[in-house]
Amino acid sequence: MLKPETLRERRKRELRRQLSDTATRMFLERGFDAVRVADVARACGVTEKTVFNHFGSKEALLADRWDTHVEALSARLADSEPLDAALEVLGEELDFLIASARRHGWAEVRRFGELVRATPALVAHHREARDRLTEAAVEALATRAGTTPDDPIVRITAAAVTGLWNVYALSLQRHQVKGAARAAREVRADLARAAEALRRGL
Amino acid sequence: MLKPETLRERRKRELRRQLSDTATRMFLERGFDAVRVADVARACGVTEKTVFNHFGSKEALLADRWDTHVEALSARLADSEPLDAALEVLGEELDFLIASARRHGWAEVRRFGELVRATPALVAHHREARDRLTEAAVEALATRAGTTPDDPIVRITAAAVTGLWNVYALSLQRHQVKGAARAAREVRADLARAAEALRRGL
DNA sequence: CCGTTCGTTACAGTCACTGTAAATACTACT
DNA sequence: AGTAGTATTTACAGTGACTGTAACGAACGG
Repeated sequence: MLKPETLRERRKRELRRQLSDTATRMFLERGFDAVRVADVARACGVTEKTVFNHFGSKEALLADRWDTHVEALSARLADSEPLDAALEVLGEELDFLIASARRHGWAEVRRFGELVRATPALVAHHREARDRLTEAAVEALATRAGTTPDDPIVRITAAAVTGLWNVYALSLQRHQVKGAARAAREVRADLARAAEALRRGL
Repeated sequence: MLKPETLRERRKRELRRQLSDTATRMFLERGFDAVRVADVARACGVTEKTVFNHFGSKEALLADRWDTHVEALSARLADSEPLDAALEVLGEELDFLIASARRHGWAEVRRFGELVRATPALVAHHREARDRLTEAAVEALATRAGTTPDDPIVRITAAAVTGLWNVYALSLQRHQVKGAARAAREVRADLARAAEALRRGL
């Protein structure tokens, strides 16, 4: 009863995917600022306006993993301890990264990180996504604890937990030169250390 | 030996102040998006370009307290426990807010918060400032602990501590209807509860 | 009084993003 | 299959933040 995907919907989905993929590739090749939205549109055979019909901003064109993280963390928080939930999600992200590296090469993965870090607009977009993650965590934690999203304990817990994403990003950046496998191990160790500090208390 | 303020410097400082004050007032009156940078420039008798010579962005025109917070937190972290430092800074901010409310009225203070919350560009600017605060905390904590800013423990501590700013903002929003004095008391209580949760551990 | 330095101005331009209306492509119904 | 309705793309015309540059003028140091 919930399957009949109409042609219009498939086209829409495919175009969206094509736009995002094309844009991401172009951003990686030429840099975010050097690519105009009109360029992406032309490369996909549509007009600029169509791009903005599908994406709310130029930054949103970049294929990122935030939606996955939000969904995964919300799900895990429903039946795991907060810190465990976060470590599991970030562990999976690390696995995904290794898989990506196998397909596109570790250098490409690193270039993606450098692109984001080097582009103020993308950094800002990253921050917004992190806030979405925190809000999702607040929601999930409040539900689980039977309190409201206004509860200070819930909010500080969510902030601390999503702080692990900071640790993840920086740790990855720091250890990336050591290659995929070794970096992954070091990142896991850093995350475990940070989580333990939160668990024990400051 | 460090005082001779030249005329040029005074003019610069005064113009900067005038621009920021004028812009903030106009934003509060007409809304952020309804005020063009050229409007602010005209109101101050300068050109648009001059405004951008003084401020990096339209959002930066809004007079906010972040620089004060960054400075204060950095200073306190040098010789207090992290959580105490944060609570002290936020306590002072609350005092400042009460003083502001006495001068401009509590309603004005609330409208300021609503302006920021209702304006996506200002929310983004707020996020960036929070990150600056976190980075400053990392720096200070690393110095104090004798480690590097890469240390996962330092980073998660900084993230958790600046998470208190989240609690502060939301708590203030939640209790603002009760009036300045009562709201301040409630906010302090919420902050104390959140800090205690971090101290005890998750 | 004079050369230098520094901020403002005028101007021209780029580009993300928006609104609107007409055209086109698909869907659903008979 | 035809057709009425709906979703999406297009063409077009804008808005406004932000940038670069060169000329100008005012304050600085001597």
